[in-house]
Amino acid sequence: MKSSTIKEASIPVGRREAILAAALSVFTEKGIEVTTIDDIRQRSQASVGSIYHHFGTKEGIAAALFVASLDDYWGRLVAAIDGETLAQRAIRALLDAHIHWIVANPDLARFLFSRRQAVSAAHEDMVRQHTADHLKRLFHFFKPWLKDGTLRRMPFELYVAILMGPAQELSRHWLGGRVSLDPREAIDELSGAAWRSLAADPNEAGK
Amino acid sequence: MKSSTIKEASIPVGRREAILAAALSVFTEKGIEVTTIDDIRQRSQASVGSIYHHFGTKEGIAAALFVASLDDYWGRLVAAIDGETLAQRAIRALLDAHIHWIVANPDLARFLFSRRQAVSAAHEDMVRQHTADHLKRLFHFFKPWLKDGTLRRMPFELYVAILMGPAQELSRHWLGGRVSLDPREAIDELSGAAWRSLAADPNEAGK
Amino acid sequence: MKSSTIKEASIPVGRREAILAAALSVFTEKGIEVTTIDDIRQRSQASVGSIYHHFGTKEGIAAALFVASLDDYWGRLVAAIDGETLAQRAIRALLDAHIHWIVANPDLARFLFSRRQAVSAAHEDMVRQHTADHLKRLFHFFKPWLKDGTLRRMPFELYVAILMGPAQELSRHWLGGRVSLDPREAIDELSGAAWRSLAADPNEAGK
Amino acid sequence: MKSSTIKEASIPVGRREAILAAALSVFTEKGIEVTTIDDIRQRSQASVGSIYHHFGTKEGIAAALFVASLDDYWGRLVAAIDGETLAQRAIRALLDAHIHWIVANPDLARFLFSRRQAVSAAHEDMVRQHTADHLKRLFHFFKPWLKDGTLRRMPFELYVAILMGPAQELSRHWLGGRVSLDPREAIDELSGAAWRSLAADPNEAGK
DNA sequence: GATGAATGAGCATTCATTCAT
DNA sequence: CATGAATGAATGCTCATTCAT
Repeated sequence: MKSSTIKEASIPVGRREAILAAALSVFTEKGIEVTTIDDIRQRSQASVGSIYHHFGTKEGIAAALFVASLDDYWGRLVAAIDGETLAQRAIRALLDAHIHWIVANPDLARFLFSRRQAVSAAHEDMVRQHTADHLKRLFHFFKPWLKDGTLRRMPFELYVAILMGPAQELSRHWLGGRVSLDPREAIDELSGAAWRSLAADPNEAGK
Repeated sequence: MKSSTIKEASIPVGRREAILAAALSVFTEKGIEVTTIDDIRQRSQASVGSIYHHFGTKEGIAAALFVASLDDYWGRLVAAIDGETLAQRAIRALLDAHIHWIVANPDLARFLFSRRQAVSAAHEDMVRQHTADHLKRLFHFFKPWLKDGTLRRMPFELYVAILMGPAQELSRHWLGGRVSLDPREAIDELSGAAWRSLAADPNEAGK
Repeated sequence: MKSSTIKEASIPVGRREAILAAALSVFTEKGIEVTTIDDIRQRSQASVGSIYHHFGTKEGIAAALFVASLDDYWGRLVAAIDGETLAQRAIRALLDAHIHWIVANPDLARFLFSRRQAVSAAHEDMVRQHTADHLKRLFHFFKPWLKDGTLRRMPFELYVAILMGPAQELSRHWLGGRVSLDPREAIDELSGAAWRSLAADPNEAGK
Repeated sequence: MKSSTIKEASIPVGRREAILAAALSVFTEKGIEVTTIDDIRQRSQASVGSIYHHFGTKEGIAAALFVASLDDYWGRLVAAIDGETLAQRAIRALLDAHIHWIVANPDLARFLFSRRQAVSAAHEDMVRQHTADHLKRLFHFFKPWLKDGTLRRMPFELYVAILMGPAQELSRHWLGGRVSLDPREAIDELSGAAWRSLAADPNEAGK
């Protein structure tokens, strides 16, 4: 299976990729707005000029990274539930994928979840578009369970919050080093809680 | 009743308060690390010298603001459940207080939840201490319900995530303008979901 | 007689003046758009911060200098014809003042005449306003001679060109080092030519 | 008749010409020292490498353009007086050609007259040589009228200033958009003024 | 001849912070 | 307590130029 994240990319990585990887690494270490072009330059072994040749702006780097992370993350989520026929299993697969992605890519995750503000006005629209597309794809899987009454009816925006909120909250604290519990060990509980919250009848796994 | 937020402070606001209020307002508008002392100076009508006289450092301002927000927020939460004897009602009171505080103080909320990184190393410890104290106080209320089996047993850190995660997630999106649903209208659902997730037996309200 | 140019200013010149003087001197030596803030800093003994504190922008310096030169130059011209009652003498006084100012302040002159483009959009309006005011004051002196028929009637804009053009052209070449003739020795000829060009009857000196 | 200006050049313009045309167009729009190689690249559809292959240096482009303009301009002037036998008519022809060239090629004119500094040390000599040659050719026509007393005797450098100064001044203002009077409508006046300034006896047209 | 990735010195400008008045 | 001029390190970014393909 081909690697799906930036830093894991293999073989003769071009300048562009080297810069992205370096940027991610420094962003992680120092925080994004505190990172200097010069930091990136040093770590990527590229010249300032080269960096600007490829990304145009410091923010351009962040944006490129952000979108790459976003797509990779959602790609995993969608792949995880693809094919699941039972609502309860789908929910569990989703949270499982979420947590595993975060644990596997803590740098990208920190970048993706904690610092949305890094990507400002200029690239905001692109980000929103990508996010909307991903959400739509996801929603597509759940629609049947909403129709057939397996899942409770509630505003769509609430769904996302209730489904992912706890896992998100836990991950956020874990990424920030403020929690010692390994998120992977919480998957069962998180899945159970989500299911109990969302299912019309928690005792049935859905059709 | 004492005013609970900085901006609502009354009457002859001193220089110090004026500066804090100005800082909050600019932090909100531009983001915290992008805010300059000069921005604050302009909005507060104070001189650079005066600002430094009162806060010593740019970060000193952010820290003062952060702690004030933190204490105000937790003060509300604790006040809300104080006296509640039923677990289910306590949970609801908590989420209700959480949401109402956010809606009443969106600027402070944005500041408090989205930008923890603003308060760096120097003041980190103080913040952790405050947070720990608040959590401890909160835990104190829930302990009996854990002991008597009203609530499920699970790692403490998971509790916070499952209890507050969905509300937190929704609020975050609302504060970011990415969601139109008024969080106050979601209180019922959020409380219900939390209760179903955490209760040993969701059909009993607890003793 | 009081000194009329910036660099000749005496006594305890403040930072601001020191910076202006330094700027003029470097502008002259290297050309305006090639001059670096750092050049100015070195020569003025001020810090970068101080320069920006006072002028806001590199162009702010140029603009301040430009306006100062402009006012000084026109002040001289107007002072020169003030009180002249004969048109022919007024014209001569004007050209005399023009040439002498240039020879006395070659740096300012080069700055004022050769590089108008230095002062761009932002300050353009201010410059135009000053220029218009000065021209109006000058025109005020000539009006009577236009009315009584001493001077030919022609579009106002042509007047300026014919009156000052030759002196201007000569000065420009002299300032550029492309001409060896001392402009002061050309005053007679230039005045004569201007008079012959503009007088209704060159044989009368005007009333 | 062969086209006389760069932009009017016809048919399958080569890379070189395309670059020159693009350069002129950008120089005009933004000013010469502010123009970047990249500006020229974008407008000319050529690659950086190609530009350097043809001109070696940014200044090489400006110099090529400058000399081309210079030759074209002077070619017109000389052609205009060639064959004139009366001094008065020659002067008028000269000014007429001057004004018409400017109106026909405002971009080149702006470039040629306002920004001599663009062509620095390296190419300065070449420019001076060309200019000297042109002036000499022009002087050749006037020599007889100086000898036979048709024109006043005065330093050569003054001649140029008095003859061309007013037209030059007016054109400069017109090119800068600071004057609305169409220079072509001023030809009569300018010619008259020049003649009156320079003729020994303005009432004779010369032999 | 053409291309465009790469280079790196150089620049304008910002900004937290100090300190004399 | 207040003021604002002064400081200078640090930063994002530009741009002419080179060179391998």
